[in-house]
Amino acid sequence: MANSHPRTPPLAPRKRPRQRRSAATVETILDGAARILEAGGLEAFNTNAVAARAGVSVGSLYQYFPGKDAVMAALVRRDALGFAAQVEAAIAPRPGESWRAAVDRLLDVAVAHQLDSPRLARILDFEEARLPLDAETAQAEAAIQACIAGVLLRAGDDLAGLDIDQAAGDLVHIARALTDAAGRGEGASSEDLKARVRRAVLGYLGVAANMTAT
Amino acid sequence: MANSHPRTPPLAPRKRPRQRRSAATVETILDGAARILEAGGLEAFNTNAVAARAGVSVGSLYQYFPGKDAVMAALVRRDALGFAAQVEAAIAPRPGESWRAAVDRLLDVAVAHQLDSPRLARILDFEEARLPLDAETAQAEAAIQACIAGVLLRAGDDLAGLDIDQAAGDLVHIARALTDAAGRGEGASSEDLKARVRRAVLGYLGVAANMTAT
DNA sequence: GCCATATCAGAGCAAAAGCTCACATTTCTG
DNA sequence: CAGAAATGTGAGCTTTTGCTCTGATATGGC
Repeated sequence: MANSHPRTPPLAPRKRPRQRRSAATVETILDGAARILEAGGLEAFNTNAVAARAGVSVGSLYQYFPGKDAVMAALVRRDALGFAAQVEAAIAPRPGESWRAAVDRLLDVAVAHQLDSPRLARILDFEEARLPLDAETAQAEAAIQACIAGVLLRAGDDLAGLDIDQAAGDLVHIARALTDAAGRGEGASSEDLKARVRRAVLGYLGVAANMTAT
Repeated sequence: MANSHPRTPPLAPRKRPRQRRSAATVETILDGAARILEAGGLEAFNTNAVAARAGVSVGSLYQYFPGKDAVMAALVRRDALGFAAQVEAAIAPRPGESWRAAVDRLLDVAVAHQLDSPRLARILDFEEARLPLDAETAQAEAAIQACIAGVLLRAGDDLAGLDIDQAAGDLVHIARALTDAAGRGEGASSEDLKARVRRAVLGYLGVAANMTAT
C-alpha cells in the first residue's frame, strides 16, 4: 500500500481509474431504445430488442444501466433536457418584440418536438408519470415551467389576476394533449396544428387569438 | 345433410345452446381488471392477477375473453359507453338556458369521470390509442364528439368561423389533459380544477370565461 | 335418478423477458 | 511487447406470463 519512492506524487498517481465509460455507447443504446419505442411501442420495448437494435450485446446494456426501467428513465431524462434547452433558446427576448412573439416561438418548439417522433413522445409522457424521476429530470421539467412562467410575466397587465405558475403547467399540458392527438393521425398539417394550439393557449390566457404578434 | 322426417322442425330444434353466458362474470372480471390497473398500473396487469383479483380462475377468464388485450379492450369499451351515456344525459337542453349551462354540465361530468379513478382513466386513454377499437367503442367516441358538437352548434353566432367538429375533438383532448394532470396529484380541489378547465374551454372557443351562465 | 350440457377450476406448459456470468477482445501503461 | 485493466459478448439461467387442457362441479329436462 505504501509507496516506496518519494519521487512519485504522494497520493494521486495510481488513482485515475480509467473511467472511460464510453458515453457513445450509452447514447447508442438510448437511440436504439427510442427507435424501438417509436416503431413498436411499449410492447416491443425489452432489453434484448433494445440491445439488438442498438447493435450492442445485452451484457453491454447491463453494464451501463442497472435494468430496463433505467433505460427508460434515461430516455426520459435525455428528452427532457433536450426540450428544456430548446425552450430556453426560444424564450430569449428580441428587442422590441411583444411577449406574444416569444409565445409563438415556444409553440414552434413544442409542436416540432412532439411531431418529430409522435409515438415516442407520447410514450415518454406516459412513462414519466410512472417512473420516479431523478433530480436532473425534475430540474429540467421545472426549468421548462419556469421559462413559460417567465414569458407570461412579460405580459404584465394583460394577464392580471392569473396564477402564473399554474397557468404555465396547464399550458404545457394543453399543448402536449393537442400535439399528441395530432401525432396520432387525427390532426392535419403542422401549420394548422400550431394555429389550434395557439388558439387554445391564448384563449386560456384570455387574450384574442387571431392577430399576429409584433 | 338432408333431414329424414318432415315432422321435426327442419333445423332449429336442438339448436338453443344455452347461451347463458353469465354476464355477471364478465363484469366481475372487468371490475377486477379495473382495480388491478388503478392499484398497480399497466405493469401489474396480467391475466393471472386479473383473474385472482376478480375471484375467478384463469380458465374462466379465457372462457369469456380470447386474450389479455380483449380484456383491456372490453374495459375501454365499457368506460367509453358509460361516459357517452353520461354525456348524453348532460347535454339535454333545459328550457331557456344558455348553451354555456350545458357546457358547465359537460365539464362536471368530464371532471368527475376522470377524477373518479385517475390512474385507470389515464391508462385507458393510453391503451385506447394502441388497441384497434371495435365498432361499439368507436361509435361511443363518435357519440361523445357529436354531443359536444351539438352543444357548440347551439352557440350559433358566438362561434362564427370555427370548425365545430375539430373544436369538439380539441376540447375533449384539452379537458382530458388537464384532469389527467390533476389526477396525478398536481392539481388542487375539484372545483378549482373545473374552473381551470372551463377557462381553457371557453378560452379556446373565444368567449370570456368569467361570468356564470344563465 | 340420469344423462346432456354448460360452466368453472387450477395445475402446468411453452414462450418470452429480465438478467448473469465466464470468457473474448480492446485499450492503456510501463 | 507484456501485463493489466477496462470493456464487450452472447449463451443460457431464472422468473414471469399468456394461455391450454383435463377434469370437476353446477344446471336443466326427462
